[in-house]
Formats: sequence, structure tokens, C-alpha cells
Amino acid sequence: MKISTKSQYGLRAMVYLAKFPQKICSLRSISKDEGISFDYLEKIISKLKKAGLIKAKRGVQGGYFLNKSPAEIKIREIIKALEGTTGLVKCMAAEKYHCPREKKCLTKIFWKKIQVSLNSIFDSSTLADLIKGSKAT
Amino acid sequence: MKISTKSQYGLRAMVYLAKFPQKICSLRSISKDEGISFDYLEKIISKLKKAGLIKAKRGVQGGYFLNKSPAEIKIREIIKALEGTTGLVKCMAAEKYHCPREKKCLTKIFWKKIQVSLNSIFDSSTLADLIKGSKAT
DNA sequence: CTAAAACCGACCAATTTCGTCGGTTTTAAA
DNA sequence: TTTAAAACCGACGAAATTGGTCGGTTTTAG
Repeated sequence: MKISTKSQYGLRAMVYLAKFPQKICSLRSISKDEGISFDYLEKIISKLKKAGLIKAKRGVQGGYFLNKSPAEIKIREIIKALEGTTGLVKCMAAEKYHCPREKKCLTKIFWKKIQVSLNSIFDSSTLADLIKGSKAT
Repeated sequence: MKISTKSQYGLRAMVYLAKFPQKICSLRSISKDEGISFDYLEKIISKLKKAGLIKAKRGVQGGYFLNKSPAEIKIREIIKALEGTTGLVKCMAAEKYHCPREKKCLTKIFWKKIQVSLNSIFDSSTLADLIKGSKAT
């Protein structure tokens, strides 16, 4: 039940970009400042871009920048872009999957409770909140 | 960011035992009723036993039973026994580990928030609650 | 004595994680 | 117009984790 470094790195990269909302930041600078492997970060950034959370400018002086303002980007969107889903267990992650034990499953109710709480935080937190430090909610 | 089947199976096994607090249940019966691989479940049960959450009676007619009443067993204890920790990220899971970025890390505050919320549910839920269905908290 | 059960350590296949590598395309600036 | 810095892309691969399997031993009720 660990959060992968993919998500941790991805979130850090997004926070990095959010700190300089106007600026275009190269992968090189993010990787260097955050101490994340350049090649690996590229893969992560690529997912964030495909999800439409960031945009890129190619060529010399190019780099990445947020597609929306930090206050408009929920953490949920970031995790979903990287992880595919914020679902903790199969029966909540995959729409299609239908567990045969569902009806009588006493544990599902519990996992659901965890899931709801988690999603609520993921949804109520934005990049702007992270930069401000902590948040009330 | 998935919860492993190890934890899911383990929780189901504990709920199973909690449903018959007096009875001694054999691994065979749990595995059969819950549809979990016998050999794999054995490994899981072994961890729960080492953590002191369940006890065993050996020999014919033997099996497993809870060491405390369902109302006294928090889900947190179960997850910790199986997973080693309920920590989501390294800097919260390992006591020893000290992240060099800690001071300036804006994401840590966020993960911490998630962690606190998670632990609070893990701590306030007992096996008895799961059996009753859902719970207020 | 026997069979049912817990107990135990070693092994193993598949998957996921966490990268690496070698290229290509684009583009600002010299 | 060349050059170098950057994004982009697909393939590969080592290491760790997950989810088991197997072959035994010990214990104990009947």
C-alpha cells in the first residue's frame, strides 16, 4: 500500500511548475533541482502532458508549463494521470470488473470508506494549496 | 497506490474469524469459503499469528481463532501486521529514514494529510464495526 | 496408529517499478 | 545556415514485489 515514486515525483514536478506559473521550465532544470533522474522524469512528464495538465514548447529555450492556473489543478487529476486511477482496490478501480463476492462482502464497505475519504482530499486539494503550505479542509 | 491482495485477503480472513468468535476455524475452511489459495493464505495467517492477533490450535480439529474480541481489534493492527507499516511514503513509513528534502518539501505536508486521514479511519474501525456493516465515524 | 491440521523454509513465475539508451524532431540564436 | 538545446519517442532491462507453489515436519484428537 505504497504510493509509487512515479506519483511522488510527478507531484513534485507539478509543484515545481506551479511555483513559476509564467516561466517555461526545462526538464533538465526540474530534474536537477528536484534530484530526479532525467530519463525517468521524462516518462512521467509525458503522461502529465498527455493528460492535458501541462504543455510544452519545443526547441532551444523550450520546456514545460502548466496548462491551467495552480488553483485550478486538483491533485486528483495528477494522480489519475499518472496512476490511471485513484482506486485502491480492484473493485473500485476498474469500472468493468464486477466482484462475485460483492453482495456479501463485508470488507468492501470498509475499503469504500477509505476510498471516499481519500478521494475527498484529492479533490479538495489543488497545486495552489500545496504551495501555500497546508490547507484547512 | 494499490492495496495488495495480501491485505485484502488478510482482512477477509480476520472478518471470517470474527464472525465465529468462539469457533476454531481451520485454514482449509477459510480458504474454501473465501476462495483464497490455501498455500498463500497460510503465509498471510502466519503473519497475523506472529503479530499476536490470532492464535492457533494444532493437530486434528485444530485451527485458528482471534486472540481478542472483534471489538478490540483495530483494522490498523491488521494492516500493520501484514504490510509492516501503514505508511504511504518512505518518509512516513520508515522511522530511520530522514529525507534530505524534508525542510523545503511542499508535497510532504500533503502526503502527511492523506496519511493522517487514513490512519484515523484505520484506528477508529474494528472488526466488530466491519461485521455490523458500515460505521458512523 | 492415523489422519487432519498447523508450521516452516525454499522456490518460482508474472508483474510492476524504476529506470536507461539511442535515436528523431523542433527551434532559438549565433 | 549551421548548431546546440530542448522536447519527443520506443525499446530495452535490472531489481523488487506480488502472488503464489511445493515438500516437508510436527502436533494432537480419535
